[in-house]
Amino acid sequence: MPKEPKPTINDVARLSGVSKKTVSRVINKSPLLNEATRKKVEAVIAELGYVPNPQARALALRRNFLIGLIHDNPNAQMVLGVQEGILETIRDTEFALVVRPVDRHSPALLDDIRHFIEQQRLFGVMLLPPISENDELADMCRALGCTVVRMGSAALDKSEHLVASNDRQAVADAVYWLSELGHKRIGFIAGPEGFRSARERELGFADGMARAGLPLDPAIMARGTYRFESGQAAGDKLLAATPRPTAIFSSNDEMAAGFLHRALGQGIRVPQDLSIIGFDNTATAAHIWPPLTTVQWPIKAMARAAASKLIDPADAASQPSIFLSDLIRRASAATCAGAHGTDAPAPATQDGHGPAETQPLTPVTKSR
Amino acid sequence: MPKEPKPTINDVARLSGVSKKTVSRVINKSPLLNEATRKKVEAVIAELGYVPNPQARALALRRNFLIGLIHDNPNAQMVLGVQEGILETIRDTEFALVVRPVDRHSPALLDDIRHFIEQQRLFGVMLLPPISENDELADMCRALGCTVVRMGSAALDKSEHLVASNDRQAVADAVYWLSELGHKRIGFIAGPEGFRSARERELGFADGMARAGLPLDPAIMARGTYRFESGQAAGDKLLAATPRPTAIFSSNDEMAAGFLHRALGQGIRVPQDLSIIGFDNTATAAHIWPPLTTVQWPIKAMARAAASKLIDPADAASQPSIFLSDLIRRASAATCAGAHGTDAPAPATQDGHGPAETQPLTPVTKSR
DNA sequence: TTGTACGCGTTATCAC
DNA sequence: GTGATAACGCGTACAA
Repeated sequence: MPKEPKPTINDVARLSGVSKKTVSRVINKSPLLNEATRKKVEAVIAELGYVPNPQARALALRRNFLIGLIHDNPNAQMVLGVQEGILETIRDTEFALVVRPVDRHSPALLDDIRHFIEQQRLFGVMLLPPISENDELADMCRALGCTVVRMGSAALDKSEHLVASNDRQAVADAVYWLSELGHKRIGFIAGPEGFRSARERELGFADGMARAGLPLDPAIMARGTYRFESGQAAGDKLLAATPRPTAIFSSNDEMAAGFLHRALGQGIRVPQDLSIIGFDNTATAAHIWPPLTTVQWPIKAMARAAASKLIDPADAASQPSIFLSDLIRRASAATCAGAHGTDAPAPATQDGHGPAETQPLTPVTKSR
Repeated sequence: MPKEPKPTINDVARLSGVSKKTVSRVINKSPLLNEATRKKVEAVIAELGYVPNPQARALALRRNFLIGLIHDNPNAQMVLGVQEGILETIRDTEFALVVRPVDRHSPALLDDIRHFIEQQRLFGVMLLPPISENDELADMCRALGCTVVRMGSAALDKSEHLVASNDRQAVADAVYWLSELGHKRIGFIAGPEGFRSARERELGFADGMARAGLPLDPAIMARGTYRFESGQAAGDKLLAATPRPTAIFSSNDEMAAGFLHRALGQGIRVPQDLSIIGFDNTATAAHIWPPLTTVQWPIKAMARAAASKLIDPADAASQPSIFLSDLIRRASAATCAGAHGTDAPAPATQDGHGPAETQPLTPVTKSR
């Protein structure tokens, strides 16, 4: 176990015949420095493989370089996408990403997070939905002296501290697209109450229906929990309605999958008899049968922007804070059979894994 | 932005009328301490909300409290499960978890990771498959002076530095179970060459077939990439074989899903005409139609054990290092139609989301 | 049982 | 431009 101590700034100073401070200036790229001495010092640094000790830096600067990712998110892909996005931004900086999965139902939630931030002396934290919707939490983090950036489905905060998707518009556009496909009876599966994302998607559904001149019928609307089973329950209700809906918008993919199970179990053909659209573009969406048309957040881009806002607050306001989602069109949604349109329904044998599937199609959403 | 400086050990010492060192003893739970002074100091600590600065501690102790999770893993759920497991173990310690997704195909992989470890002065790292199979990488980490624990599908390392599932046995048992269901023609989809997990699962398949007295037929075996599309390709090959296999073991769920698409596309009924078993128990497995019988790693337990080995090397050898997987039985595998068994195939309308599904059944694997 | 002096690796101050 | 010297917050010798 090679345990030879790592070279310090003193070693570099001694070997290059300058003072510690000069080495420090080289490291921090001070502008007022003789080019010759800089070169000399840099040579010694390279030779020794010297790397500044971040703990000592943090101590002297009274400032840390850890950013925390706090989440309680059921969507593993999203969390991982965020981690990758953040990493891309901080890759060549001295920042590191420390993660903290939490349980939003724990009564000790706030205390846990407070302890986490205080103990690690975090520079900043990034909050993922749904806990990003918790204003009390965000305030507490700020009171602890760390910058906060929240990721969400709507304008939860000032733009310097926010990165959000416009779920409302994305859903409205998707629903309107269904109407363009000839669907007139469009059902809806809402997410759980208390989730901002669920509420935005509901509003978007109403917007889209209104734009299409279609009425909202409570008989073909249900509230779920974002879980698979609740999608099945919604299937029990909505598929029994008369007349049956010809299309369904589900507030997430998991419920859409549950709903689809029920539909297939009743011998309903998708998309010939019924179109389904989900939300999230989870791995499941691409792998179920038929492949699910769904709305996708530009997660990595959002995470990159969020990380920028975190590590460079001065630049935060200039970074975009609202992102538009793409509709990933797969086989689960097609022209309404009863409509007068000329498009044939997507063939049931289409796997939806051609080139049109692996790269998102033209977004339904538009800049405004 | 409340920016009042946090209380330091000096503040505590002053207010409680003792020296720094005494406070330090309280923090570190030194046994030789007057109970009265301890109580007094603890009161002041609580009152001030004092939290020791980990950076200063790290500096003084010449030892850090960051553990790194390095991974390049396509299975988001597994990565997140590991993160949660690690967190459960380090929750009440001063350790923090810093994550580093990497690209195993990058030529700079080793340099990237070296830089990461040196820059953050990591205490230890945890390697996830498939990069945990890279001996050169593990050696480099150790040369950098940080302890390494690897997670994998087989005995990659000494037990102090390893947490592994016994994929070979799990697959063998699952395949043997298929034979007990009456299947005699069992196909196999292998994972990509160069993956240790893929190799172990292949060996397990061969073991299981041998135990069942069944021959290996290359006509119903295919090699995939662990990706969905390769499962479809395997479907094209294996479903064209004569006679057609009555059961398939796929080395992961994603390929199983691709295979299933092809089977359903050809009008083959699952499980009546064909049984399918996957590996990983991803979210997809539970959500596709029919729900997929699959092998599941006890990921959280493994991650907890791995974290223990990391932060307490003295205790490492006593922790278990080989974990047994569970077979999650769902609707996709059933009695072979042509067999003489009395069990009826699972009804096609079963959603597989009853109680028997949400909690794993009795494991097929046994302690040895 | 408790306190003093010093070191850990770095940056900031303020001379030169 | 560059270099002594003092922080930063905490732990360890060693003395009391």
